[in-house]
Amino acid sequence: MSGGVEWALHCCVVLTTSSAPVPAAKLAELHDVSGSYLAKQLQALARAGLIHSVQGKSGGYVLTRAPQSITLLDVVRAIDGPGPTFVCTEIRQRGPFATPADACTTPCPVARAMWAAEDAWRQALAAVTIADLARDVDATSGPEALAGIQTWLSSGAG
Amino acid sequence: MSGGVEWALHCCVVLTTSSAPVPAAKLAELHDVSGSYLAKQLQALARAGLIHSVQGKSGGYVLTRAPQSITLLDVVRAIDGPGPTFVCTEIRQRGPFATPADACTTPCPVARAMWAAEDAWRQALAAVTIADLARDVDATSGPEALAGIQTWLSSGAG
DNA sequence: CAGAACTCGGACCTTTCCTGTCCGAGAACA
DNA sequence: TGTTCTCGGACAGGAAAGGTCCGAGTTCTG
Repeated sequence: MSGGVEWALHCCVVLTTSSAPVPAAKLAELHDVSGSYLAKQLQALARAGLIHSVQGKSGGYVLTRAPQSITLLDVVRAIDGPGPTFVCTEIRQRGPFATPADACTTPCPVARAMWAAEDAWRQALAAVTIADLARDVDATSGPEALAGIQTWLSSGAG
Repeated sequence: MSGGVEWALHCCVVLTTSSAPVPAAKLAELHDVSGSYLAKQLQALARAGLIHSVQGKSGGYVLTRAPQSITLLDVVRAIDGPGPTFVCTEIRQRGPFATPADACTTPCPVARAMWAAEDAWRQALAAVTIADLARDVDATSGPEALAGIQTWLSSGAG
């Protein structure tokens, strides 16, 4: 899994606190990461329709939907792509004992098992929303953590 | 996920049919894949203790345990490594609003959610064994498929 | 209304990991 | 004892992730 998923998730949690556009540079400074590279992840989120970009002098990124309607699966799919993690190359159709293509109406049993596990993973990701994460952060680090970030974002400091 | 997992799983299913050592070259010919590269995957399985290597003229690889006691999780961990797919870099401890290390007694909420999903994935993988896969292959492609491979392996053809 | 400053967006390089290959060490068989 | 076959780790090539840069476009300001 690409490490950009972690950055994207944290950014989504931070964007929860602001209704005004937040520039990518500010998100990078807040997390102390490369701004140029974080921009790439944010662009992926924008292409997926999870955040909306506002250009111009006081532009930035805003969440397009309510935090409780954005799941972790949405973010992971936006960054790592929608394709399955396990890809079946149809090994059974190769070699001296190849299964004829006519008999391959159902997926390969190996792929079926791997995809079933992936479905369990996706289902767990789809059950958690960005709002849940923000609530957990409040419970773990205290409400003053996100509140402080909120004022820092709106005050224009940096 | 590395593509070698697919090869390793198919090899484990094939090894189910033979109690005698099977050379890597024969497994490669059976699946029509690069023998040199398949050897690397088999070495990983051997290091993990899932298969046992027999050197010498009539050597090869044999399953060390009964097929019903080898889970898909064992194979995936052997090939892709035991580490978690999602790695937490502790972003919360960086930047101007860094959470002090003293307050980080519990894992980051983001990592907690991602790891919970991974646990669901691992649990699904641990619930399926190589024996289950072999049974599914029999049900899908017919019992003659694995039986034919078995005789081909023992006959020394190729 | 014109200029300037700030923003995103995509094109470009570097590094790491996966894919693929090779030859040597060691054991069993003749 | 010699040969043949096997595994095992060391050695290149290529794709993808990680990281950086500058230009197009928009907004604010004078």
